[in-house]
Amino acid sequence: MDELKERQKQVLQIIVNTYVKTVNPVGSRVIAKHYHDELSPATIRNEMHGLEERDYIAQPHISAGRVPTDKGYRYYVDHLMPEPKVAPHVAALVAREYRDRIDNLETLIERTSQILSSLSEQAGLVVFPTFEELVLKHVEITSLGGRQLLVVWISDKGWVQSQVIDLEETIPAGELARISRFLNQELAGMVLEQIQPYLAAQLKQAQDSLHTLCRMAQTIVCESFPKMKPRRMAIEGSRYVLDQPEFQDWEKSRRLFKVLETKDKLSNLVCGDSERAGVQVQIGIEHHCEEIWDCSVVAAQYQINQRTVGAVGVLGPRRMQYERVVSLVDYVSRRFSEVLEQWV
Amino acid sequence: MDELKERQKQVLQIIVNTYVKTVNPVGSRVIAKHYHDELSPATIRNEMHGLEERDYIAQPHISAGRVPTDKGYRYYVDHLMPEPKVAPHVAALVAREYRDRIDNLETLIERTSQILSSLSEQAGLVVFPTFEELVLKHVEITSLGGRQLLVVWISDKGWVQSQVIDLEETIPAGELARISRFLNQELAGMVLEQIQPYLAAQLKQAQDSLHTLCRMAQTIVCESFPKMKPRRMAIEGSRYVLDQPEFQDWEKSRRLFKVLETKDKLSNLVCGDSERAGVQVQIGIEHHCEEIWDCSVVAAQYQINQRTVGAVGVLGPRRMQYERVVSLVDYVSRRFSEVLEQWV
DNA sequence: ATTAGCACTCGATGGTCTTGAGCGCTAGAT
DNA sequence: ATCTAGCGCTCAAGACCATCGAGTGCTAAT
Repeated sequence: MDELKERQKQVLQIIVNTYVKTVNPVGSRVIAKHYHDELSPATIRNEMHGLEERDYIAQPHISAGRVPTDKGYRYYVDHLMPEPKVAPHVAALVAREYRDRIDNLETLIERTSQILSSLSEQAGLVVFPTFEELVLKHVEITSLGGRQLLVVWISDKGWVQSQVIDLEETIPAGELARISRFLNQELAGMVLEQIQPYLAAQLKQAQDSLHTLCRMAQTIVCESFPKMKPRRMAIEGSRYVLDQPEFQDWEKSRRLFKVLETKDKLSNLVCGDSERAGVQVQIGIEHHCEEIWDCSVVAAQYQINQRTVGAVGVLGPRRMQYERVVSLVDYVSRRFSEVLEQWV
Repeated sequence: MDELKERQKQVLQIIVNTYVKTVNPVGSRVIAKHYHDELSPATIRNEMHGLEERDYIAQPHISAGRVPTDKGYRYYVDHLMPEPKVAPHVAALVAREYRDRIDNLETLIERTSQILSSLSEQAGLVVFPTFEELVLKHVEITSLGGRQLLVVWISDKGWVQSQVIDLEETIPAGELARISRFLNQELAGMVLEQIQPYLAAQLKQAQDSLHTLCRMAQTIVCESFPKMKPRRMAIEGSRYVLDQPEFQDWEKSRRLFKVLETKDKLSNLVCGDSERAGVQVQIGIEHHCEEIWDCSVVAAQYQINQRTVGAVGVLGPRRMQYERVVSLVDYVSRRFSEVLEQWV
């Protein structure tokens, strides 16, 4: 039932391609031209009628051409679109952006978002990694003199988080060294998010000689442990979306920018089903964010050590070149994973 | 000559106030009402004529009311505006935002930008501090095993920058300790930006026993030294500007967002004359950025230890409540300086 | 199954008219 | 010398209307 006849598929494909290019509703005559006058507009109209009945296309108004619906785009992406393959020059451009070593995670992420944005000519999105899932490699404690300590947490993939803390009392250097040794023995190799519960449990059953040591260690860890922040994200190139003709409408652009600034909503959207791997395309209202029902989101998760820690994506008008964008997001998410992994 | 008569000043003030509130060109009748029928519209029209001749106000078209020009706003800000005083509830809101300790510079800056934006209902801008002017407190070098080192640079104000580096060869722990001691002895207390030239000079004249040590130290410093990044900035709340009626025009909003995304241009604009202290108001084309000739920028620099290291500001349509915005920017820049200073 | 032909719909474009806000000017009032 | 009432002028915005053209749906013929 949901199966389309061969020619209907062709017509739908032509409509999507043409509409994406021209922004104008596509009429029967234009489609007929694709058949080099082997078919008349009237025939095409019959096919279109079928497509419209089954909700793949719609008319903005009664005497206009046809425009793909969400369902139409979905069918296009699932069945009609050519296999997304990243263009060589795009790959080259991405590679070049990643070539020179970037020294800082924030910058790396911003850069990635810019790459996505400039190559797709849409808004680029990168959700910061949750480092809670990373494995602790080393914790370094240094006295800054007085009652100040510098504590540096180093995870397996070069993710470094440092924190200066104030203590109630000074700790002798010897004690500090012991604490440091103790912490590294106990905690190295653990997944970050398990550390605090584990240490709390340890402390409970330690009523013996290690007691004071444990308390101090606990204090230091509590004060300096990297906080689980609300999921940050980097958004670049939102201006590209504003350039699209459909956003000449003031109300639409206001709604869009409202969503872009409440990043929590957006990050859920980009992260999507954490189950499914690969690129996910959410067309129009499929993403359930009403304010931007006329936008699509193409996103993919990225990994460190096979663990999914975040996602990258592109947001643009529903009328987008899905093949190009999907291939780009796919490629960038892979390269970004690699860069993160080698990033020690 | 540039002196306005008392009543002209009043009229200008009424025009600015009314226009800022209503967005509509202000006619003589509306102004006359402010005088409770003690003056007729015709009289006001005469005064307006004078103001228009001297370019303080203008007519969008011949049968419309008057609108302040750049010069008009400038006169208002310099002479007519009440002394900017931060409203108590605004101060309270700002204080509350800064109350809980923020553990990370990026977040602190983002937060500050959000404060500026939400309380001014315009776009908030914060230029990241240049930490090159900060003083080195301590440099910490730790072996991560193998040929990897973790180097942490700590400045006087708790500004920490860490970097993992790869070496050509392993360095014995003893050597490393010597290098560490050497670097801290030599460099502690220096302004960051002088460190690299100084070390290079030292290396040149060291042909003695310290030679190898020096070379290694040099390598470590070069690889790990915090790079002078292009000036980053945090922009929050650009959507507020889009909400302003003057930005219903698609072209205008496109131009604005183009500027907002090329942050280098903007950061120059916000930093302004590095000479002058206090809040700076740049009205319309005064900031020499043509794309946003109809926007004003209100900015103030912030300090760490009396050293100017960055700037905060607000960007919005020229038609803005200058008094409110100036007082806000002033207040936030001071509080932000304080927070940064206490931030160890 | 296809197509030519025709009637129909409706947005877009552009012209005309009316309305109302607001101005400038001048002559007379204070 | 200053203010004001009154009048005529200008122009933007809105309402109304006619026209045009792209595109459709339907039907009858191929």
